[in-house]
Amino acid sequence: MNLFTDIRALVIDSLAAMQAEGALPEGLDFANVAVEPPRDAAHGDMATNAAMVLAKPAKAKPREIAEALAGRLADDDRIEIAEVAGPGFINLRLAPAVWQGVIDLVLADGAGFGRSAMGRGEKVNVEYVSANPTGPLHVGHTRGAVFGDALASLLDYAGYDVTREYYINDGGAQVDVLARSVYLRYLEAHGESVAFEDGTYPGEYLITVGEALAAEVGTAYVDQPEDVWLAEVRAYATDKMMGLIRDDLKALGVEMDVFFSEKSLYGTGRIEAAIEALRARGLIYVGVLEPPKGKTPEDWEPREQTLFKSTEHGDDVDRPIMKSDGAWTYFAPDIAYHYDKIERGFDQLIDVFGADHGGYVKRMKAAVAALSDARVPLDIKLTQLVKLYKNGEPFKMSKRAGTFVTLRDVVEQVGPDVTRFVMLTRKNDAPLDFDFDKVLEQSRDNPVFYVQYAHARVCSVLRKAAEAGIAVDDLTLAAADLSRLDHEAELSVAKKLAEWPRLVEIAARTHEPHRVAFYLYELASEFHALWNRGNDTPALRFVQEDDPALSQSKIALARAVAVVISAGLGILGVTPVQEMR
RNA sequence: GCACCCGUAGCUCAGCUGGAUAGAGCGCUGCCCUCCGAAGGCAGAGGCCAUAGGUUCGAAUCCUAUCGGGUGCGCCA
Repeated sequence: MNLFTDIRALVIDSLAAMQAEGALPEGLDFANVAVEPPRDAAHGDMATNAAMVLAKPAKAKPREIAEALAGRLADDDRIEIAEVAGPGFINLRLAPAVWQGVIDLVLADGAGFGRSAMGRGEKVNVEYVSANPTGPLHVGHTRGAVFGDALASLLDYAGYDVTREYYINDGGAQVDVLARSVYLRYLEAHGESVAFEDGTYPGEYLITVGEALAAEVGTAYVDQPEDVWLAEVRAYATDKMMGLIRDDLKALGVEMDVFFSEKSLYGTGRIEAAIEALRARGLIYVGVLEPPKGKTPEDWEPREQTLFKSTEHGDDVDRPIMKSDGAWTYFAPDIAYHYDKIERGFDQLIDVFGADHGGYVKRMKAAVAALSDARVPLDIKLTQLVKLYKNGEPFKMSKRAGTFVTLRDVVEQVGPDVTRFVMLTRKNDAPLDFDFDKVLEQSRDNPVFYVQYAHARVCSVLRKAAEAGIAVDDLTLAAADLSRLDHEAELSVAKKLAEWPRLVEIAARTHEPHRVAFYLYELASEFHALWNRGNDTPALRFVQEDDPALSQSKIALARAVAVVISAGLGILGVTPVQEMR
């Protein structure tokens, strides 16, 4: 249910009726007719631009169409006032019963209120995190993880069939580096003193891995050349690292459906198959690239390479898929991986990358467009950097100084709920300040707290009412007489609740879960405002000791707020609290 | 040099497929607790939506150029 689409349907029906009577010409396109909440609440509850959009094609004056349309709309029971304003807007004020009905719906549908059929069960693949399996996840990964996970939940809520996926980069040179680093720790475990040169990972997190390896294989690899142990150690180490990463993700509350191994693409003909698919479309050729302008690498020399004609699908230059030594570039397995996703039958692909991979977007889109013959859209969401602060002071990270902040550090210090919510209080492409102290502060400028506080207050009212002997179970509340909820402050909250289904669809369509966080903040704000009105106006308090039936009506509204907050937090992966402590 | 992202109140940021007088928090000024949780609420001040053109009934939003900030740019993933 979405009140705005309901009313839009009413507008369209009315327009059709006007056509039937000859008041409007046939053949008009109603696609741009919108019903939206007005910016200024003084204009009413909803506004439609129908008259202005149709004026030109209908060859009529906007205000004339508006007058006729407004008259019809006013005949509907749901519409209390329909008036023409400005250049031809029709402002609508809806009957209180409509808003009271929203509360009924929330209580009847529970967490299902706001669920949408928009996605029509389409299969969507959301790939996120996909960090190299060479160490623990850091703060940057955390934002990607939270964003991707919330987006996946949001799309699920909007009616898509969502797969959460992680691409393991276990096929490239960096896992060899990992293997060598672990090997050094392994030697160390056997009492040798080792030096970590450039090109190895000196992180202490590998010490236990080296020790475990030593315990497992004894001295079998000591004093052996690399080709004896490299493959074994690599497999062992990546396995351990993925275990670590899974644990990190779990601590954040992120669970993937699929972990896809890059390595599984090698030696199985799958990369070759993907490249062949491109070749069949005439997009593979051997050629020489121009040096990038303005910044020619010092060791530049023209070189013949196997190239993907990505410019055919919007890229700026064609991209190499094979190195001069005949090995694949990193791009080749990525193409094969996305080809695999297409072949698994996804209707839509979404990749969540860090902003430092921005230069990679066009070529990836080009590859997917080519391989799916432009059938499968790929949206790539970039998450910007997270700047860490402590007490307002920038928190410098340095791997060497050991002040390298991991996902686990963050989650252990502030908890998964706060971490997730705060990470979603910015648009994905805006940088984010994360202050370890401020996010735990309990004040209005901390949105996590503010939203949780609203939920806790509802729970508090429910407890209070129960103590006063008023039945407040969901069945009783759902049956409450809501017609007495007629105060403007109460209806205002109900109106905000009515926006929820619409908000979900907008957020899902734009792939922007931060909108959910902002909405929850607004809803909480409405609720806090109503709550405080009770200080001055006792009639607005939720518990009316001498009138249990009226109390139940008012508490039904409060309960509806909690239901929606709970549903919204659920999408963000945050647990609503019963009380603050 | 080129590509992508960003530029909105003193600060941090929202702003819906283009809609009416551009919003919120912080900070600043003044109010509200014998009363369901004041960890809250109400009111006020504060704006050339970077700049200049264009598209149209209508632009913070779309297009072009310029300025400023970030990221990236063949044999690393």
